[in-house]
Amino acid sequence: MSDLLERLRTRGWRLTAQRRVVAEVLEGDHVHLTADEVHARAAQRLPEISRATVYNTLGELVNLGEVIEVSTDHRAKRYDPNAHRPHHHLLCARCGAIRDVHPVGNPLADLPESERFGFSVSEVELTYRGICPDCTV
Amino acid sequence: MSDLLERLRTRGWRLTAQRRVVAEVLEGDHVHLTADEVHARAAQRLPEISRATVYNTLGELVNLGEVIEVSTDHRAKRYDPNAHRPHHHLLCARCGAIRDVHPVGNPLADLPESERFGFSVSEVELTYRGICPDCTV
DNA sequence: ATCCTACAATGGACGAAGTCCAAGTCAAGT
DNA sequence: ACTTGACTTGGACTTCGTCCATTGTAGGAT
Ligand SMILES: [Mn+2]
Ligand SMILES: [Mn+2]
Ligand SMILES: [Zn+2]
Ligand SMILES: [Zn+2]
Repeated sequence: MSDLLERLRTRGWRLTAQRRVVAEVLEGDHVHLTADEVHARAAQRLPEISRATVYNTLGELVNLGEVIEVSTDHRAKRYDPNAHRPHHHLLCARCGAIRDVHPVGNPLADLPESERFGFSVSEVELTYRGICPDCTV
Repeated sequence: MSDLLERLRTRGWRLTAQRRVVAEVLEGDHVHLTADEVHARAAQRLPEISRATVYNTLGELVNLGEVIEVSTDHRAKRYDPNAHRPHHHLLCARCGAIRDVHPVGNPLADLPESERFGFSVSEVELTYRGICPDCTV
């Protein structure tokens, strides 16, 4: 059993076949699948798994901090299992390809108190956009 | 007539009542409306304006660089007429409130060549998340 | 090993955001 | 005033996501 599933079980997760395959599909680096892509891959291993369950499971994983939701403004949200090492994203404006990147510096420190307007700021999301090598003519 | 409409007319835009009211609705600072909000406000002045026209007009304004699309991951995209001064956004995770912010520093310079993976990077979007004063108990 | 039940899965209806199109309308150049 | 190509319209359609009543089952209790 993967570390992930082990961790979840100790948090009271009931270990179902559906949750298992969703977790399996999300294994690896640079994985940024949409919910429907997760569903398609999960369904290869467990054909009767429903979309609702995939959405439920992804939502729980996000709440538990095991998966990050990335909104790429290509239409659907993407689900990123690389939740443990903070990083940002570089994405191709043409084909939607997405890469993890680790910029130097701390954008949170770059937001002066005078620009916080009384918000308690806790998170920062940094998205670089460009054209990937494959899309460059 | 506003500067915006003047500029658009010289670019070959046909000046219709619909486009006029959409442009009017977008006037001002810190405006970050969804397409349906734009439609609702436009319809107060011009009741028969259609959703399709609002979407068309907003899309054209974005292509012309007069309006910026902001994806807030609350569901709908927001349309931002403040396209001429570069800025980023601070948003409330609870109520969706959104503010323009001007962090110091240049995030583009913070992405080393080794982290660009052959992309030609042209744009960077920085989103701060937190809880706004109104949502703090 | 079997039972029990609270939790989880299912599928289909529903909703929100956005796109598309054929038909009708009109801005603006002549 | 005419003409015409650009613009608008409303509604059908798609995609992404949520909701819910019903059915199934993981895992603790016996
Ligand atoms: Mn990632
Ligand atoms: Mn703005
Ligand atoms: Zn690409
Ligand atoms: Zn708020």
